[in-house]
Amino acid sequence: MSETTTTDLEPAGKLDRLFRRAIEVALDEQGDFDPVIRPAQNPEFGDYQCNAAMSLAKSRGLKPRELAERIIEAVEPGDFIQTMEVAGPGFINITIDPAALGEMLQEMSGPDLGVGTPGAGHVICVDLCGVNVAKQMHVGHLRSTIIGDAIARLHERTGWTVHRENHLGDWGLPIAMTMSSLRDSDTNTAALTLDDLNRAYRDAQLSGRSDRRGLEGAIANGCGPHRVIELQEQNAGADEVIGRAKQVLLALQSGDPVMVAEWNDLIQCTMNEVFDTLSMLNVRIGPEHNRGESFYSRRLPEVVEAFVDAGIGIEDDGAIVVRIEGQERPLLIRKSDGGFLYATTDLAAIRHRVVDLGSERVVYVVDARQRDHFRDVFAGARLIGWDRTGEGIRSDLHHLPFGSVLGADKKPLKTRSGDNFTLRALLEEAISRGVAEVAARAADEQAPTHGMDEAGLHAIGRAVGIAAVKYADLSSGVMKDYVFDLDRMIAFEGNTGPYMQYAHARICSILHRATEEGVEWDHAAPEIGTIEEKQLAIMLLRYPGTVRETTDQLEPHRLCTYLYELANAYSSFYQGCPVLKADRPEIVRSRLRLCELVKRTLEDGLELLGIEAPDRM
RNA sequence: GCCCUCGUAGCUCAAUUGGAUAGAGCGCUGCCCUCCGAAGGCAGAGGUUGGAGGUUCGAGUCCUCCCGAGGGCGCCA
Repeated sequence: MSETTTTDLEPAGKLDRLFRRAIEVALDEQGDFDPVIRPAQNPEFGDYQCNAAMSLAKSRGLKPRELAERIIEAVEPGDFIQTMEVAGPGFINITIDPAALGEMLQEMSGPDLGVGTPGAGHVICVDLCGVNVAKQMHVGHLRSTIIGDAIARLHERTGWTVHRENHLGDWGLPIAMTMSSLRDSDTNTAALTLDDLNRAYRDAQLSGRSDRRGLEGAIANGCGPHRVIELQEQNAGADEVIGRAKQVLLALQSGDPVMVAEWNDLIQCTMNEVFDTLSMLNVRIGPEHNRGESFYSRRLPEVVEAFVDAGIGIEDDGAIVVRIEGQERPLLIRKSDGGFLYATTDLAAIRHRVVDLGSERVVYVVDARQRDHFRDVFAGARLIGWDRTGEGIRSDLHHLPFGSVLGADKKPLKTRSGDNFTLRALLEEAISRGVAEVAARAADEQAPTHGMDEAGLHAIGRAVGIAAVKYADLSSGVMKDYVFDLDRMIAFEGNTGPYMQYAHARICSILHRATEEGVEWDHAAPEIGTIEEKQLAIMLLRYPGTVRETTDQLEPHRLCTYLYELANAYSSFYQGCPVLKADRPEIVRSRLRLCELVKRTLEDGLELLGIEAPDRM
């Protein structure tokens, strides 16, 4: 893995190569041994360490420290490694020559900051957002949208061809029920409003809800006749509503022009609102990424057929199921009434994404509760061979499960009245908080935003508010739940979006001032002298590897942690090393160059997370 | 009942995928701008990593069993 995640632009990559060869010499064995090069955890251990000697020595009956010595002797240090030293049970502590660091910084300062395009020629599909027609976006869509967008951006940055797929819930009985409800109320769908849609959806859900279990329970528990009759009536009503919805669905499926027109109106109305909300979030998702369940609906019969023909789909109780090894419950792909299920649609989608689009990686950014579902669907796809691209490459089918957004009470976030928060309401609040923070700071006469017009402050405030929400979401492990706490998210201290933006804006200030004073630093070579400069240089040089690792591992919070550490290293540097007021002009230029590299790295990293980096705030 | 995920400082989270003395932020204590927006910097207090075993040179991380929280379990999506 280290071979693909580091490059020769980084010390870790150079060391990896040097030590890989040295280990072969030291062991007098051919083989591809991972030298386990890591940044030193503690500055007193040097800059980097090689941790390979212990485990290699063990399996060969050697003494770890002796092997470590032999590895050191076999390394060709060149002018790059300054010192090597055995420590503890067999660690090799390595320090890097400062002049070499300056040269490496020069190398990584190109437009792509050394990241490169290891994904060139590879195709990935990211399933993200996943809105449902006739429903407004709520917090549940927040995570899928911003995590998915970040995953897509990371892959784009590393050269992959990326397909963003917004797998709309735009087909099936729930939509038909809403349509049926709109017909009942004689709503003109050509002039459909969001309120109409919300009401129709709610009515459909309420009137279509049956309580069979309650009825069975009532009878079993010997409840009085009144209760039983009441429940029977409710069920009969629900059956009637569902029956009519099924008629609507049938008409829609057979292409009835009126139904199709109304269905399109429904989608249009929903998506207007969705894209309006998404525009607040600064994500790259548009109508061109829509590919909903309806897209696959016509292919479902052939999906089932393919499984049956392959002998994998078997009849069971009138339904068609796929048995999965090690699972007691099979995967159901056709109901006994002939209808299809969401597993069927997902299988059709996998085939499209892998076989048709040629995706070597398919990432589903979907709620953790659907874990079992995806495990089974992936297993089904593998059984029938739809996990192989046309070129026969085995695709990495990957569910990226994420946890819930919780309220202060640690339960899923709700409004005071118990409804789901709409995403719009949430974002509007975040933006107004961001605007307030920015306006408060602009009151300071020292601030570059002092005296800025309202529109300008609002634009920055919006960026800050959205950054707070997105960074808070992306900066902790995706699998875990988190508490939505705007006060903490919007703080300018700690590992937050606004802090990262502020660090960036402050550097912009220095560069701006330098330009005003007529200082040129364009191609100045960074000279690494002080300890702070060295730490900062090493941190900067870790950027390409961090981006690649984050992309490989699908863990955006790693990039956040890195950016935070970079900002901290910059703080120490800024504290200890005067830039514009340095003693000699060469040092001024060198330090400005470091500032510029940090600024560009922060900007680039935030961009990969979908977060804007204003120059002033 | 079965399966999955999580459990780290008072609170919110990390821990480079098995490496050295488990690190940050908030809150708490004490210093530091006649200096590039004090965004901070330096020092300190705060931990039996839910518990008990096991694997090995080495475990927050891997294996087993408990405890606790959340979630999922064929004809809904």
